[in-house]
Amino acid sequence: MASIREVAAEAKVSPGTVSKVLNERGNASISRATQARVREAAERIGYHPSSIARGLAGMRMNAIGVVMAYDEESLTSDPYLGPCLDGLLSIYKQERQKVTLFLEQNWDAALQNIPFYGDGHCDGLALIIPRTTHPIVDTLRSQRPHLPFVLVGDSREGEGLTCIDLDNVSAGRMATEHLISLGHRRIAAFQGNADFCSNDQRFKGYRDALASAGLPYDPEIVYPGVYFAESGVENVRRMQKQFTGDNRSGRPSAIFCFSDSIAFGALEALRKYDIHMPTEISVIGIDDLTTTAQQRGLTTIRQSVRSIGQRAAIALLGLARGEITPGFRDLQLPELVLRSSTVALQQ
Amino acid sequence: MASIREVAAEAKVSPGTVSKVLNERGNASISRATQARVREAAERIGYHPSSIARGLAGMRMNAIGVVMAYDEESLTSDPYLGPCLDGLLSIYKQERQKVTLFLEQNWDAALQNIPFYGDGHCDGLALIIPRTTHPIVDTLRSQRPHLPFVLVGDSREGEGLTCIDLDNVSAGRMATEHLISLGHRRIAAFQGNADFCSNDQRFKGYRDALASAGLPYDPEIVYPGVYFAESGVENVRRMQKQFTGDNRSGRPSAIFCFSDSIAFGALEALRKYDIHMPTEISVIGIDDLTTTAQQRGLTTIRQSVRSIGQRAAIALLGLARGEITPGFRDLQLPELVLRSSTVALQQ
DNA sequence: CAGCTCAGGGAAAACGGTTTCCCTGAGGCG
DNA sequence: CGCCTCAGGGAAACCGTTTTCCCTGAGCTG
Repeated sequence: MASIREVAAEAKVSPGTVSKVLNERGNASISRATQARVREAAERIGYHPSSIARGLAGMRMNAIGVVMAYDEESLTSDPYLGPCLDGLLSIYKQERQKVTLFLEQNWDAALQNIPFYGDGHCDGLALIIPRTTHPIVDTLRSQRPHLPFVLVGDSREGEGLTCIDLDNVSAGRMATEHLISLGHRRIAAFQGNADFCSNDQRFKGYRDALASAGLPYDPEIVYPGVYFAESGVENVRRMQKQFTGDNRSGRPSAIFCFSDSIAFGALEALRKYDIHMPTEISVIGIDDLTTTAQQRGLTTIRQSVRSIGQRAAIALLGLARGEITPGFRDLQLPELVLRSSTVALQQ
Repeated sequence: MASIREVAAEAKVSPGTVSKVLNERGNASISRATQARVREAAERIGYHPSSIARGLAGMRMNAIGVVMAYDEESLTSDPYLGPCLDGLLSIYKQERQKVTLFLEQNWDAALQNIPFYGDGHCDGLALIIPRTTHPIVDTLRSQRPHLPFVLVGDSREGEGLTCIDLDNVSAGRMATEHLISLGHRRIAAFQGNADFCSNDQRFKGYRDALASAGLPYDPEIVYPGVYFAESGVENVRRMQKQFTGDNRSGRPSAIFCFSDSIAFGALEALRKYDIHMPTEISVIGIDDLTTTAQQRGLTTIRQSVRSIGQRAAIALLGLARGEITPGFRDLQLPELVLRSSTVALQQ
């Protein structure tokens, strides 16, 4: 590859001068004529600077890393990762930043690999990390030299943590309030993974909404689970078993599923048990996995994952350039998408 | 970050010696005792070599680039990219290689960016490139220094081209032969994008199978299209219009759709036109998008995209290490997946 | 004991940039 | 005319590795 010295020779200047011109640094003290000569020489030779030499010399690498800890086939199967990456990439492409993907099985593996992420390849890290507590954050913060990072899809509380996420508390509250506004008073909660940050927050929103409306909180109709359809199926079964015979009348008239996947599972199970939706029971989800949700008429709270990815990209860029400071938070406002799975309570 | 000099100081040897020990190079001429001292010092300091300094010094970067030219949201919407990336990543993770993603709008944009890919960041490139002809391949081959690359999902002919793909000719032949074996003699072809390499090859398989069976080739029932469901819908409409009234009897008894997506569209349209599938018309696809195909009972030719990704990863690694030579081809054997959308021709 | 061999490890160049500091010469001013 | 200033650009150190080449000293041989 053509080196800067060849350009220098071609333009009859020193390598240092070439560098200054091409980086527009100290261009005040390089004559217009020389600048033109250098640029033309670079063009003629077909010169492109080596990103690694540049990195070694202390410059930015113009590259960021994206760390994900999911299963192996998660890009295929997970509904979050694809849109999120699409969002990140759309920004970085236009900023001419390189994006390096680190896909780990779990966060402990990621923890082990921090030195690998921080070996100079990247200027910063976007962590797609849904877990509430994981030491990776602390390790990253104590890293020298400090590697800037943002948390995507995670809005945990913490000093100086840069988070980009859906406003999950509001989302939980919005879903619950919607059901309340339809007259529902007993609203089941089908939770997602207990160790996910979003789960805590959506639950908080649920309780807040109940409290604001003066409705009692009943732990009997809060069902732990995971963010998968199977969990929705399973919890309908549990609920059905719980409210049978004499207890029949205590059955909730609405279910707040903490994700669309859970809701899809719930819808499927309700059909199996011949519980008519929405007349007997209303169902709301969170996410808006549009194609399927539309098809099944699921009322849901929309989050735009792609947009979260984009905002995260921008935040990390700002962080790496020192334009924003750690601790910046950007929480996306949720949005209610009305379809046919929620109706007013039948008296 | 701790540098090699600090390790050297700690172990009371020279930096060169540290390098030799840690890379196990010329370890014949370093005493066991010294080796142990160096390793221990490195451990104590928490030393991790800078990948970029290493790269500058002429070593491999242990990083490869993946270039894709699709739409912006392709990771979300395209059924090929996700599994393919999952496959690539699964291999590179265990080889401790970094993966840098380049997502371009189209191949011309990619062409512009070749110097960017080749700026030293990556040791090689995996091109997920379905187009038959594109100058990017030539440009890459004339690049100095040469950047090794493999073509994924593309098995065009060409001197010294390393290709990993489904054996599309066989797949086309297999689909067609399956229909022929069921007694079908007029088999429509719903093609994918005309400029995709796979389209040409699947079509060749179709014609080969017809010829081998002594069946006439009728261009009237070959329908150009694109690899989307809409195209299947559209072509059923065209076929329906074409074979109406007197021509009714000339209507094909089977459709070979060049992808599952096309087939899904076709199934939908057939239902709309009240053409009963499979009794009136059989349908076969290619891909095996398992969940949906299973749900709709689509008979199809399976390709394991994830496995293609994995093999591509391995090939590129071999190429970058000089263990295999350009020109290596690895074509996956297709596999017939029988479901309910194809039945024997009703006499 | 002189000379040779070889194990063990150090010195320094090289990779390709960036950046700091300094030098040179021209123009302006007293 | 002499001195000062400043624009313009060059020299060289530096970033953190790898790698080649060479040096040293110990052990062996004749």
